[in-house]
Amino acid sequence: MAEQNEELKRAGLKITLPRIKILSILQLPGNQHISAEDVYKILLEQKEEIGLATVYRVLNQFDDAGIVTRHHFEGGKSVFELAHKKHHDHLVCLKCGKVVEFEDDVIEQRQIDVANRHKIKLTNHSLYLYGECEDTEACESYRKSSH
Amino acid sequence: MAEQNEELKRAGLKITLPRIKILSILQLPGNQHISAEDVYKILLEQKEEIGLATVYRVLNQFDDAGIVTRHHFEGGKSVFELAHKKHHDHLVCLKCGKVVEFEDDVIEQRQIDVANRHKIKLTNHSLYLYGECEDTEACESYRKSSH
DNA sequence: AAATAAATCCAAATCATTTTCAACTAAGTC
DNA sequence: GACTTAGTTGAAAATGATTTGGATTTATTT
Repeated sequence: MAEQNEELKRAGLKITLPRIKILSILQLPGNQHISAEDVYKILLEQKEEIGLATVYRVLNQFDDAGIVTRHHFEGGKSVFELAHKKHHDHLVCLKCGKVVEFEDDVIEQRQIDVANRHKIKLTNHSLYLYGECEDTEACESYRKSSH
Repeated sequence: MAEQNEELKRAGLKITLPRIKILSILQLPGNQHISAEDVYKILLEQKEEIGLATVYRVLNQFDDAGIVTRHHFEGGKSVFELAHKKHHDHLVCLKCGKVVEFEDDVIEQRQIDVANRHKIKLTNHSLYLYGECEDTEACESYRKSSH
């Protein structure tokens, strides 16, 4: 229960209800890759009195503090994800919204090589693969469950 | 001169002044990776009477027609680029805004493998590397020239 | 518990982009 | 070359995501 408080403290942020609530939501297994809007909806369902502006503010602070990572998937809105220990990239199904994480050391290394070749010090990178599930059933059921 | 007209005709678009002008701007060597706003600014400098909405509309039509490709670089706004013959990815300097194009067959192949492994049919993908020029001088001078 | 610095709320502001709609124009047809 | 019509434009308003301002509340420090 107090694990959220630890994390907030480490980030130098005051321990407030909105932040604890939002962090808890991010930590739920189904909520990887969640938008600010969706976090807000969940809070409303939980009958929390909180403004959308606060959700955005807190998510930005979490991003600055390294607690979450912000992604710009296709489709306009940003998606937030708890900062993982290990870097990974994303595969997104455009039909059902499923997000698969993957890592590929070869790709990582080639990226570094490319940057070096162009004398640019890499600060970060984004790799998103977009496609459509071939397994239509799984795709459908995923869509129904999480979205 | 009539090359733009050909391109528009091929896309099934009427040949209008705004479209010809915008296409010409996109074809200038310095204007790879240009935002709608910047296209608009150039048009204003050329004393063209054109609305920003038209610029956006035309760029979208060009995107639909495959004449340009839309990119979502970090920083909010979309950037448009003449559709090239060959697929490539981008390396962006966050200090000066320089954009370097590169292609890497190994990365391409690994992406396909990842998608296959997850039974997802790839429709498209985006790979952006962000960093900072190590060559500060070049970086500065680039910033001054194009931005 | 008081003092202070930070965080929240809500509304208004902003930013990129899209839409609406009346006025205009390119492009085929007579 | 005028006629028709569907496609196009410009200006303003609408949109959607996100940010900001300012008055109020709250967590931490003393």
